[in-house]
Amino acid sequence: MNVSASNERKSSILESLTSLYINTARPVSSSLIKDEFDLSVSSATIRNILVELEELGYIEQPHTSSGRIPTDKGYRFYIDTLMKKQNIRDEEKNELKLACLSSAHKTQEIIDKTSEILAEISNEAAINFFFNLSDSVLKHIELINLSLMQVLVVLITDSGIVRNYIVNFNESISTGELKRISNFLNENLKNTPLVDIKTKLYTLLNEHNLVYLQLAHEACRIFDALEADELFERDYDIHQDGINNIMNQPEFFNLEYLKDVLDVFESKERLAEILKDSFEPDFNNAKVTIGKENRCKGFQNCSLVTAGYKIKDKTVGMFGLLGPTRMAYSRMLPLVEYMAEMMTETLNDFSRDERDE
Amino acid sequence: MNVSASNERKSSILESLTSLYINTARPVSSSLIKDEFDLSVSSATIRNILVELEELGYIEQPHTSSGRIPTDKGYRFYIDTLMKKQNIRDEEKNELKLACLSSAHKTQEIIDKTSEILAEISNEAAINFFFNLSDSVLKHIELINLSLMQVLVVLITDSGIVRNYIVNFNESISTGELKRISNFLNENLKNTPLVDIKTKLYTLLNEHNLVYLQLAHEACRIFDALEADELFERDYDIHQDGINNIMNQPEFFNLEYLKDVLDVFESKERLAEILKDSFEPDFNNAKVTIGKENRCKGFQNCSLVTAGYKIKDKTVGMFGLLGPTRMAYSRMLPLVEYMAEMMTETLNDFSRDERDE
DNA sequence: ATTAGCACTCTTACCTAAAGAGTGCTAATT
DNA sequence: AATTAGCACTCTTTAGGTAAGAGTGCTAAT
Repeated sequence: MNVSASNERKSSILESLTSLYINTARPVSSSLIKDEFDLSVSSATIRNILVELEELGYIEQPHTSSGRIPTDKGYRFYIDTLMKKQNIRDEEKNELKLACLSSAHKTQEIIDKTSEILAEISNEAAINFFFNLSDSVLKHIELINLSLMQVLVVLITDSGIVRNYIVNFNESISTGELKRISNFLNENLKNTPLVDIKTKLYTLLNEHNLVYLQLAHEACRIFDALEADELFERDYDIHQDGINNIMNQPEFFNLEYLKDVLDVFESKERLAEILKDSFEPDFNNAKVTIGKENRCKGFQNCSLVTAGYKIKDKTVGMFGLLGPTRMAYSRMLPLVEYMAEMMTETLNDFSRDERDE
Repeated sequence: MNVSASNERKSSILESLTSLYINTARPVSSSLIKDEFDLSVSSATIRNILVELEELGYIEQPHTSSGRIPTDKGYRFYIDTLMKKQNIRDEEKNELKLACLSSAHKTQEIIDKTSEILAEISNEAAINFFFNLSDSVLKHIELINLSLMQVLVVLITDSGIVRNYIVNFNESISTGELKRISNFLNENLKNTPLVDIKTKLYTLLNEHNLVYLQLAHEACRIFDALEADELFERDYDIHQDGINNIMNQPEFFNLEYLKDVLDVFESKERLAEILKDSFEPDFNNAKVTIGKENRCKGFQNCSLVTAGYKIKDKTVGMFGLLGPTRMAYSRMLPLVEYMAEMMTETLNDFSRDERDE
């Protein structure tokens, strides 16, 4: 048999072994491969091939005389080259879509709902990480007097995010004054990216006449207060669900692993860190980070499947699915991709609503 | 020796045993009690007393010829009668207080922060459950046009809660119209409990002249939409932190227990259920629910320490601390009580600000 | 190049024995 | 009558040792 044919068979056996291991969670023996896929070769032949695959670093034995499991490199090759993506069932698609639609335009809620439903359907831990806040564009700002020296600032952005900030002042502000500031801000800052607001305000300060000057000054006071209050510090929303799912996976019967993962899931900051690691500006297909490819040391036995969603072609958030490296990639990748697609659709429908206005 | 003296000694030994078990997490032997507390009696005498305590149901042996551990009944007696509450260290008090102050007037944030810091200091799992929303009083309502058929409703209550709801309409509403509705609502509904708003609106419908009639109709449309949207469905905020803390406790090395607890902690609904169970209208001191006293079957080896906080003498939320039944009650109770006290203070300061306005 | 056959390795489960902790009981002591 | 020393007994824990089972790697035959 020539080399190319031999390579083909090697691949086929690696694929079989990987999918068997994913399904059974136990090291795969040569005879199991023979039994499950009628390869018209003996187990001894398969064993010879397994030795080659092991030498190439795609598989390994937990101990001599046990079956074999894929290495990170093996999974990588399986995902990139061998695996066929499964189709998602229509009813599952509907559920995922519904999670977006039912809470469309309520950003905080959509983030919770989508990660919840994704966790349920995938049976892994799911994360939704929406990080566009500072990139998004101001649509409307509303100032509401709470008390003499307190103002509630409601920011509405083009992506439908609504945020409240309470700003405390040292001097009192009258309702009329507030009204004028708010009109001024809406007139001048509409469609300005949040990050640019301060700069634009200072430009306005230099450009306009005295009345405006005073207004802009007061407006600056508000945005200064927002910053001082560290309110732009965390400019993302993140939600996670389904750790209880991965607890049932045999790899997490080891309490140490479980503890490591739970530690990360308890902290929104660390979760955000990790998701950021797999960010890519152009994020069309799902991306997988396998085992030791993860920088985070608690995730060395886990894989993270991520897919980004966009507003007007700009990635503004990501879904993540975390499970053991032995994960049903052929199902998880399309799942996350579809979820991200739906999220993109929903968000862009909202943006379109804006423009129609 | 007479009966009363003997009872005193029994109590003293139960106390010693309980606190030893809380500290060491291992069944307590007669000789350990003798060694740790110089009782000027022999271990044999202590053993005789232990038998009596066992017959009374306060302690039990995991197996014959092991040391003894308190039963739920034993813990109950320890907490209600024997235990002396520890003083909280000043620096800890400061930390707890700071968590309230630093995010005062930002209800969602204060709930997150306080449960976080409480978990850290207690080294158990902490919960903050704020359930007053439907009881609280409308302070201000703001309507903001998002698009032709969408309105953002911002509700501000006397307890400083800010909530956003997006309401979708079938017909379009002009900005002017919206302004009028919002003025009408603020004039007529200020200081109305949220639960009574609908009734009050309908009363207004019958009372006023034609102009008002139309306005009230439109206002009703908004609140109808809010209800249809199931937005009053969950009228509480709840936040949990520190499950990783209890993972380090030896009783949770058993994965089954851990799983049961995690399952509950994953669901805000179930957490709320459980906290509700220990609600009391007049909630001054911390309350403990021990082991099987918990209705929730996953918590049969856990204790829940709760304390309520108030606005104007009405309980509006609770702190909870969850850990193994073998919990440092003498420290945890004062901790939760102090945290609740601080929360009460902070919330009432805010209410006072209102009235000054 | 493939395969049957088999010796070898490693894991797992199960058993046994020994050590250790702690009790309950009895009989002696205060 | 209460206390206690002493000791047999029970149960857990640890270690070691053996047998069964799974799966491999190698060799020699096809």
